Amino acid sequence: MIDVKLLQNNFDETAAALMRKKVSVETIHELKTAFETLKSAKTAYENAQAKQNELSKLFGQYKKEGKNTDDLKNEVDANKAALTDLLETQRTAEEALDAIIMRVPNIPDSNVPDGADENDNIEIKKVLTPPTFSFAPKEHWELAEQNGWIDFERGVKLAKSRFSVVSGMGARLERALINFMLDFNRERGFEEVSVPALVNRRALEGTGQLPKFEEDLFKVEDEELFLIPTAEVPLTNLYQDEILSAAELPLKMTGYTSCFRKEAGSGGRDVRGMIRQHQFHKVELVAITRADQSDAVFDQMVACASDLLKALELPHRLVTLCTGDLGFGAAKTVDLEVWLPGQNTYREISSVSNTRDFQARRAKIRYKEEGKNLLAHTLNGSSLAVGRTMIAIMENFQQEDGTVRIPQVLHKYL
RNA sequence: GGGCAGAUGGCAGAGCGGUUGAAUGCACCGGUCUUGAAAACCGGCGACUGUAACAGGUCCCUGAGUUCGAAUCUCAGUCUGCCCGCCA
Repeated sequence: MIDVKLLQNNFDETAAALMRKKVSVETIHELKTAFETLKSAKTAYENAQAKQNELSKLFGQYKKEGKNTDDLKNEVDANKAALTDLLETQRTAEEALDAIIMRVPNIPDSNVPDGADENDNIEIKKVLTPPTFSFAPKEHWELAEQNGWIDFERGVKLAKSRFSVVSGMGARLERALINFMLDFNRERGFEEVSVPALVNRRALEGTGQLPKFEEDLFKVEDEELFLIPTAEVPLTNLYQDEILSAAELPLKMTGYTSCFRKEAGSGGRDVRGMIRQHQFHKVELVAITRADQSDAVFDQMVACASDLLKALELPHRLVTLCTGDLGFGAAKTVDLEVWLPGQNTYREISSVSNTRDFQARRAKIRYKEEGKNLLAHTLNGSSLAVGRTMIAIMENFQQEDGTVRIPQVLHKYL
């Protein structure tokens, strides 16, 4: 969550930044008011508490000295009643503030371009040239079915729509990709970590999926556990509630998990094929850094994902997301979009974000530097989405007869 | 799933109604000593909030309660460990 004090100390600038992220003026004022209300409620309550503590001490002293405590007791009782009311007021104020602030997105970096949606994103650069074909390139679902790699119907039989089954060479390719990605990331200094696929509410609040996006998550019945929508959640929350030493930062991790998303609101988009599934595989990068390190680590993460695509000989481009396309917790995001000849377009295959201290404030991830406890910066990025990488390989490496060439770097994994 | 035990600072571990944010040890930081290090000795060392700085407030799993006063008593819940059962 954002630092509310910014609204108190630097209202105009903070409000303007939030409005770039489509936070309404009303919400901003509500937030400020709620914070001020809580502050004064707290002060009042704490003063009453101080008084109560004082009187209690005196009471003990009177008892010891054998003095009469009747008058004192009356005073204490009166103050106690006041205390109860004041506490109630404070709690109400606390809940009011919480309800607002937990749903307010992060403040975008000042150099993030303004924009309404993905059409206003700004291309940074293209890497590798899209291949040319002497025939009309097919879309991945055709190739997948023709080669017997993906069975869409039987995935539906087992679960429901947007689930699929991968088999044969497809399954081996999937496994090869995961291994290749993990090795590649590890060589770049990201330590491999294997984490739970189910997490509790606290973890999801820490990274920002809850409370606002509960309808996007699969929840386990009768348990306060959710299937993870990305490994970012467990990897980042690994350090929830901890105070790290400045010297051990940055912590750089990579992990492979299945990811589960309800895709509520995605309507009829990408229903065909494997672009948007309820369950998909992803290799993730997560970093926890000092405040002064996060920009450099961000660049490393973008470079890692881009170089990975390059190693796979996949043409792609890097795009800076505009304010309108930026996710809830991100201060800055660069997407990597891979070229899909069958669709004749670039499609997202990785998204690298710096959340600065937004998640750290929620998850209480801090580090100690020169005796002070400071909020860490957290970053996450895909390196890469496995299913979409398979799609990209199929479409870019397809031959006229529908067979698919396997990128050189994967040969030793197959 | 059944039974038993437990939850205190980075860790270990006292405290079981009174001024305790909490003994002690380890770890950690600074110093003395040393060519350097170790040892020894001296000093410091929880988090959050708040303040210009003090002060003040909160926190001994969570939530309710008893009391003038709770880490300490009561109740409920959560989690962890062990034993039994089941099982990859």
